Amino acid sequence: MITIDITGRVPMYEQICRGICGEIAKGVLKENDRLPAARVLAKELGINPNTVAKAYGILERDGIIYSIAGRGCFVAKHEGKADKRFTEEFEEKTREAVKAGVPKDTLIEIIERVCAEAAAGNGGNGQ
Amino acid sequence: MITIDITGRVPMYEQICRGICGEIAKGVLKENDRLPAARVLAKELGINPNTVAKAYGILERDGIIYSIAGRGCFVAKHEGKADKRFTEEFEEKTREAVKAGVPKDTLIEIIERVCAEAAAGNGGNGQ
Amino acid sequence: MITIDITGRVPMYEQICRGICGEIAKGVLKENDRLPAARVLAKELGINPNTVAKAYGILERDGIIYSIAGRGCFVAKHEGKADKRFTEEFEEKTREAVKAGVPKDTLIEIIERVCAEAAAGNGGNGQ
Amino acid sequence: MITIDITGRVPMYEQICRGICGEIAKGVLKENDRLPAARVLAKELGINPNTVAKAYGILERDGIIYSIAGRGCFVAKHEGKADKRFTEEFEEKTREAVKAGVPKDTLIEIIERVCAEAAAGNGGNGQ
DNA sequence: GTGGTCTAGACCACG
DNA sequence: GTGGTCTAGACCACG
Repeated sequence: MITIDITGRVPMYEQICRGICGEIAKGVLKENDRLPAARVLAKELGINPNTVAKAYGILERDGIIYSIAGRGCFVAKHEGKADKRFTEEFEEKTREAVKAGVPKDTLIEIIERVCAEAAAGNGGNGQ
Repeated sequence: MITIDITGRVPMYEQICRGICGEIAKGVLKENDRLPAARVLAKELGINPNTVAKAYGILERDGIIYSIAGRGCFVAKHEGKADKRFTEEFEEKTREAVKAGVPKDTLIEIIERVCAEAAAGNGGNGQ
Repeated sequence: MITIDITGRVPMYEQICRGICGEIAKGVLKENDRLPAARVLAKELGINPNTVAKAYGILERDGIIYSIAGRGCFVAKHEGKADKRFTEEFEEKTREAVKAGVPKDTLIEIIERVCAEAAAGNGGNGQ
Repeated sequence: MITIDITGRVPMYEQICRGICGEIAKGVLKENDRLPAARVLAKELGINPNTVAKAYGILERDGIIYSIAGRGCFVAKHEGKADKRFTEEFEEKTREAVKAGVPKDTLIEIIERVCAEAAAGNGGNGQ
C-alpha cells in the first residue's frame, strides 16, 4: 500500500502518484483495476481528499489511469508509463553522479547492494 | 565551471552546491583551495549574491568547505562528503526504482548508456 | 451500430445521442423508423436503461425523434438537425483554431487526411 | 487578452490554458515572455487565484510554460505544443463529422466561412 | 512578491 | 457514491 512521508520535500500528491505507479509497475494493480475512491484513500492516509484528487488528476493526464464519471478511477493500459516515472529520475541522478566523477563501479556496487537488501526483504537499513 | 539552469525545479543554491561538490569530487578543487568570493561568483552567474552565500552556508554546515572571516571560503579536508552528495541521491533513486519493481538489468543498462554518452561527449570522465 | 467508449470524457448519454444522429445523418435510420426500446439498447450496450432514456429525452427535446406513449421512439422528419449536431461542434472548433492563429491550410490538410483515412478504413463514406 | 465564459461546460482553468496557448500560437506571447502573476490575472478575471494556478500548473506539465521560483511563469520554447491544443480537438471533431457522414465539401465550406468572418474582423456572428 | 502545496468545504454532472 | 471544479484562506520555499 501507499505510505506518506510528510518529513521530506516530495509533495504528498507526488508520493501518491509514485505509490500507485509502483503498484502498477510491480503488477499488483493491473489494467482496468479500480483504484480506491479518492475520499476513501484520503481518509486512510489521513489527508485531504483534494490532495488525492490532485494525484489522480495528474495520473490521468499522464495516461496512467482513466476515470469514469460516477464510477471511479481505473488502471489504463500499461505501456511502461508507470515505470518511466522511476527510470527517468534514476537516469537523471545517474547522469549527475557520472558528471560529478563518481566511478561507474561505485554506481554498480550501490545497485547490487540495494537489490540484495530488497531481495533479503528489509527496507534498506544497511543489512 | 558551474552552470545554472534557471528553468528547472532545482533551486539555484542547490545547483551551486552540486557544482562545487562536483569540482571537489573530480579533484579540480583540492583541499584548502580558495573558492571564488560569493559576490564574484554571483556576478559571473548573473544571480543574487545572497543565493551564493546560502549555498556556501550549506556547504560549510555540511563540512565540505570552511570559511575564515574576512578571508573567504576554502575547501575542507576531503573525506568523501562531496561524493556522498551524489551517491546518496543516486542510492535513494535506486531504492525507489527497485521497490517499484524495475529490474536490476534495466538499471545497469541505464548506467552503461549514460557512461557511454559521457565518455563520448566530453573529455572522457565516464569511468 | 452505436459503440460506447467508457474511457473518455464524453458522457455516455451524449455518445448515444451522437450515435443515433450519425445513423440518421447517414440515412441508415429514416423518418418514422422505430428506435430500439431503451431497455433493449441498454442491455446491448451493457449500460443502465436510465442513461439511454436520458439520451432519448434529449433527442426528443431537440426535435430529432418523437415518442408515442406505449409505442416507443421514432425518427422525426429529417430537417438537418441530426447533421447540425456535428457541423455546429465542428464549426465551433474551427472558430477556436482560427482565432488561435492556426492557418487555414493546416485545417484543410487535417480534413483531407481524415477523409482519406475514413475512405481507406471503411466502406468508403469519406466523401 | 483572455476572456472567461462561465456559461459553457468548459472549465475556467481550461479556458485560461486555451487563451494563453492562443496568444503563443499567434505570436503575441513569445519565448521567455513573462505571464501575468497568477494573483494578478485572477483579480483581472474576477476569479480565485487557485484556478489560475491550476491552469499554469497544467501548462507547465505540458511543457508550454516554465516557472521560476519567486520570479513567475514564462513562455517555454515554442515547439508547436500550443497549436496542438487546437488542432487535436479540431481533428477529433472532423473525425466525428466525417464518421457521421457529413460531406467533405460541407466541412470545407465551414472553414472558408469562418476564415472569411475572421478576416473581416468580427467574432463570428454569421456576417 | 512569486509560485507551490495543502486544508476545508461547497456544489455539480454522471450514472 | 463518484470524480471534477471552484472558492477561501493558510503557510512555505525561493530569491
